[in-house]
Amino acid sequence: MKSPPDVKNRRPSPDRPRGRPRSLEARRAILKATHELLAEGGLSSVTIEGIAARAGVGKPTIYRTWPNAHAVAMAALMESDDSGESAAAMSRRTAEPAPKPNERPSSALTALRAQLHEIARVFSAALGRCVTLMIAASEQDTELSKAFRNQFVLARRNEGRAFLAAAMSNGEIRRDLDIDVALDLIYAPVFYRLLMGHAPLTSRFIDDVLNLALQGISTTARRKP
Amino acid sequence: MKSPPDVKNRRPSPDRPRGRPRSLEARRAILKATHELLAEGGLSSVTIEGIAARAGVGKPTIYRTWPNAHAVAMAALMESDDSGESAAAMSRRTAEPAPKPNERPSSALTALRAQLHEIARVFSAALGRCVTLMIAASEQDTELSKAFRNQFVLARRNEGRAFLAAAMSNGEIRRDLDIDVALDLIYAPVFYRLLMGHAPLTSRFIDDVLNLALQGISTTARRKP
Amino acid sequence: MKSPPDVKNRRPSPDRPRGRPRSLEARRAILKATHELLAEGGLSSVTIEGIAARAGVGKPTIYRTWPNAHAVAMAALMESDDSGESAAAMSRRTAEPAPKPNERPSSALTALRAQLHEIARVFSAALGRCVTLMIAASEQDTELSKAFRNQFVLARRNEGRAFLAAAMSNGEIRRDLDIDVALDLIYAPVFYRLLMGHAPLTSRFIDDVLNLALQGISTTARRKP
Amino acid sequence: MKSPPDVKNRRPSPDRPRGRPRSLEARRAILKATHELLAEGGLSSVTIEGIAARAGVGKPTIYRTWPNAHAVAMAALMESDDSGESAAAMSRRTAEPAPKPNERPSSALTALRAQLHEIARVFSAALGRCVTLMIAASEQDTELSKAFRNQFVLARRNEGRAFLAAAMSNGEIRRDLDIDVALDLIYAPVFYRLLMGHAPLTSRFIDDVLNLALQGISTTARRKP
DNA sequence: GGATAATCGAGACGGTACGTCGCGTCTTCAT
DNA sequence: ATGAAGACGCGACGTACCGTCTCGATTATCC
Repeated sequence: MKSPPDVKNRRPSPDRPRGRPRSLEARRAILKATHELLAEGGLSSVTIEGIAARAGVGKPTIYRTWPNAHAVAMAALMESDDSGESAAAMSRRTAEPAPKPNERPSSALTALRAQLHEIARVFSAALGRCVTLMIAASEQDTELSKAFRNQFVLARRNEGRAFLAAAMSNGEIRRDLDIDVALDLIYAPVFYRLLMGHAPLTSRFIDDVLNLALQGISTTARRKP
Repeated sequence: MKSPPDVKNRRPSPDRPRGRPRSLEARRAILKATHELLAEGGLSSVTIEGIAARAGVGKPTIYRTWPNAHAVAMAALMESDDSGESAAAMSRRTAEPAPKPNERPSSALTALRAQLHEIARVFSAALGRCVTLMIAASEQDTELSKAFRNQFVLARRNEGRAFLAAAMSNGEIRRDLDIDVALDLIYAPVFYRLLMGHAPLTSRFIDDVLNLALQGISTTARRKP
Repeated sequence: MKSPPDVKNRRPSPDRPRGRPRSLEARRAILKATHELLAEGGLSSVTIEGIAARAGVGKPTIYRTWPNAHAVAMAALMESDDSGESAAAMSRRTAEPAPKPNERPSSALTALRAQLHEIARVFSAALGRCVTLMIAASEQDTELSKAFRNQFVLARRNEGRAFLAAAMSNGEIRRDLDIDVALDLIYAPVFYRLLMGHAPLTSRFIDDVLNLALQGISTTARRKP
Repeated sequence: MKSPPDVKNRRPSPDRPRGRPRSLEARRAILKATHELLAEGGLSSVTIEGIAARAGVGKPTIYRTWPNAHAVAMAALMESDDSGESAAAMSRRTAEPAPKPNERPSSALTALRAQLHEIARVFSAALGRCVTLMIAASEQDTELSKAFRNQFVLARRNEGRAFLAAAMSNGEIRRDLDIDVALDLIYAPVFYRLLMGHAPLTSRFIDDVLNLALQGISTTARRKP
């Protein structure tokens, strides 16, 4: 900000531990350490003291940025969230034909199905369980909590909402649908199985859920004699 | 040390524990105190020391029976579970006509709807949130955890399974249905909204979910021209 | 052992208590266990629970006889006290000539010297330290405490008193002597070194102490005709 | 910041501990509380929890400095030791003529006598008993234990050694004396009576002990020219 | 012989204190 | 004037023993 306008992110010399550009480095170390702790021992092993020790950082440095260990964990998970890829990419990867309910599905419904599989994949992993748990356990009104929920749940939900809207506009699903209800109908069972653990979260199950939901909300279901 | 080898027919009564039996009174006081703490401050205010102090009990007395505060909370919630009433009773209480999808529903579907409303009511309360949270947060493999999940989730789920079976047998829902998937489709959205908090869990929502699910799984949906 | 029912410890006294008599066997097991614990871990490892567990005995059985662990330890040490042998026996065993102050000593002083060596030997052992510690640490007014002190300290002291009286009567020591002070002068240094640990308690030291006590440390004492 | 390599005479001070230094205030509060507890209830009423509560301090703050309650008690007694005054001061205060053995004593022996009386006075008090007990009960090899013994026993003993050396150099006591033995002969009876409690520790007794130690108890010692 | 009674083992009870861990705040020093 | 290091007051943890109190079973004496 003073004489050199670009001093900040200067990192051509890796041996520059001279001054104190430690801040960014510290942040990264903190999030990395937290991520490792999460992966190793789950949410309950994330403590401020543990993070500070592993990151080689003072506790106040952590508290300067986050209010508690929960928040650091959230930040670490958000930072490392690799699931931001587009639904197209997901659709491409999981290029399965997918069991069709009764008609050939549009690309919108195909993408929705792919997204569901992707969600199941991500959240079945160890860190995914942490995410779900943290959403469930967090106070619902903090800023970070909302951001977290937004990134991990609502972003996908909005993507799904777009899929449904597309499907609606091309006549694949009913026009009188309450999309929020429909979205819950589709996404909820995945998390339900994850959390309750009463039955495994298989790929088959996801297809079944979607088929069942579709037969309810699709226009084909409305056909009456 | 009498060496005479006269083996008495001393029956060791291997089933009955030796020593002073555990105090029912203490157990009750502990669970009552825990229940109060849960209701007042939520899951995080349930500490062994707090329970012991409020129940007028020593900490070791608690640890003798439960391994940690989480387990005591589970036990307290299970003990005080007043939701064991029959679906008939629930149906009677919530004697609403319920918005019908498109036909007059059988008593089975009516009971299912009543049960869903009841579940939403119970789990929306403060203690209900605790229950959900504890299910989500608990290690899945302990004995108590399984019992807890069984009592609060699977018991209702089994009741629901009976409803669906009845509805299936009288032709209201499709015979080719995977009931486990259908059950998740119906119950999951309730808990999803509870945990995620992205939208309120209204009575209207429950009806909507059920209607939507029914239109997917009911035979009327299969009618094609 | 079993056929004669009266051999055991049947007392003819009609005021014998009603119920089941206390088990001698249990008492022995308790004292044995306590003794082992004392030898293994010192005074601090003697706990009622530890004794009960090792002796295969219920805790109330211990409390029925002794008021606390300290008392059991005292009893165990008193029971196992092998130092009750006569000074004559000791004198016989440690038949050393002993460095004489300036004259040939009477048998009384020889016996005193032998007793001092014996005391040092016994109290230098692990259990001896326990004894000293317990005397020092015990409340001074209990019955058991007095008995303990009496057995381990005063009995020897009284023996020593007899030695000094004999020596006095045959003119070896001064007649105007306060024997209690003289006894303390002789016995105290042994325990002092044991407890303070500032210097080792050697056999040489004991001889030196006795010689010095006999002769005095002032130059005036050495003058001879 | 980096061009001038050592503008300041910054010493690396590798010995100085990093981080926040320990609070002198807390330390003082802890020792004060411990001292009060010792005075009120003796050694057994010194508990970490009690100290923490009375000092308004957290338990870890205590454990950060001392390993157990015993050590805190030692530190408290050492800190509050008011007996460091010189023997001259003691001699001045207790300006008694002192019963002379047979000659007018030198100032060295007078000072020794005064010191003995002072020791008896200090150790007869409640806290003095604690000190003796703790010396007796403590493991002998810890650092603190040695320091404690050094302060309370050996310091006085060294003073006494100086007295004896002075008396020896001016011909009052024998030159062939083993001073360590002589010191034990003089100091031991005081502590012996304190610990054993078989007889009171009177002022008279102290004089008697000193006289007897000086003269010896044997008849041969009384011969004068 | 049957009732009575004290003892036995076992172990749960209400407690106290232990020594540890983590919290979130603070203070100090080095950069 | 920021950041690491770490001590602080605090609160809860889970454990070890305390000394007391049931339990059912086991011996003895007395009626």
